[in-house]
Amino acid sequence: MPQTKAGATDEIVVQACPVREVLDRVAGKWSILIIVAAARGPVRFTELERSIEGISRRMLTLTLRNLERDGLLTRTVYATVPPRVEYELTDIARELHQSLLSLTGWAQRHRETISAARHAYDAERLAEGR
Amino acid sequence: MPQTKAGATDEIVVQACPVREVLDRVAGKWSILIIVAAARGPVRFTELERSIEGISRRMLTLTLRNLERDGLLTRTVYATVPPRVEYELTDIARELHQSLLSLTGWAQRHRETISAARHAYDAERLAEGR
DNA sequence: CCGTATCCCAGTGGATACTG
DNA sequence: CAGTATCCACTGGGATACGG
Repeated sequence: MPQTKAGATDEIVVQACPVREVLDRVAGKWSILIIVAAARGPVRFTELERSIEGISRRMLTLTLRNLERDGLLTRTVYATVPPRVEYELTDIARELHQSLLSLTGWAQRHRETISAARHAYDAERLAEGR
Repeated sequence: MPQTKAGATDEIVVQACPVREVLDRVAGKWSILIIVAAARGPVRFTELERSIEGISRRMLTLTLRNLERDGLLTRTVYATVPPRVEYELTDIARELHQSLLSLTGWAQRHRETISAARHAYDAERLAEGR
């Protein structure tokens, strides 16, 4: 088991700050992408693998398990041959997805501004020889 | 953004990209905490250091620089003795902070549910000897 | 007061090969 | 099809010490 993460952050920091709690749930490189990809309806493993560009088999599995563990995703196995597994968002995950929309809106509105700020900042440091 | 063959699966990825962008900006252990802490008004370095429990001097500096670089934070140095530096959210950071509220709301509403789901999941694996 | 500079380790995630 | 198992590289971030 390469990645068990039930560390001190779960209890100490999270209690003090609900913000931390969201972030822990949604952090990691792939969680949100999976939530978005599954927002339309039930998805199969391979579907996710294909639609989320760049994700490895390992990380897909790992992230799915964590989301399932947190009750954001349900996993349904159909005893067919070949096997078929479907993942579906739970109600609270759908709620989360709605909240996410506000964030993506922000990102889209300001992506240019942020990119510009970044370049300006870098250019300035460069000019100073830093 | 180059339009590739726009299949149904590609759309998912495309829509998810802005999400990635937000996440990259806001990822890391401390970014959001700083944004929240600075939401009330200008804050000094030491103020942040004290109010954000557990943050190291190094990470505070690092995170502040990144936020500044992305244009989410302004840094104002007052040439006094002893030196005084104030950090303040930019307008787009305040917008981000508003969007964050929707997320923290979600976290607070469902923290119990999620915690329960997590324990249930763990208990089940344990019972199966996994 | 406000940082920078090093050192270092745990954790994250990629690549690849194997299985029910 | 839907995963596990294994190995490995990279980096986020803590501890600590020093400088303007």
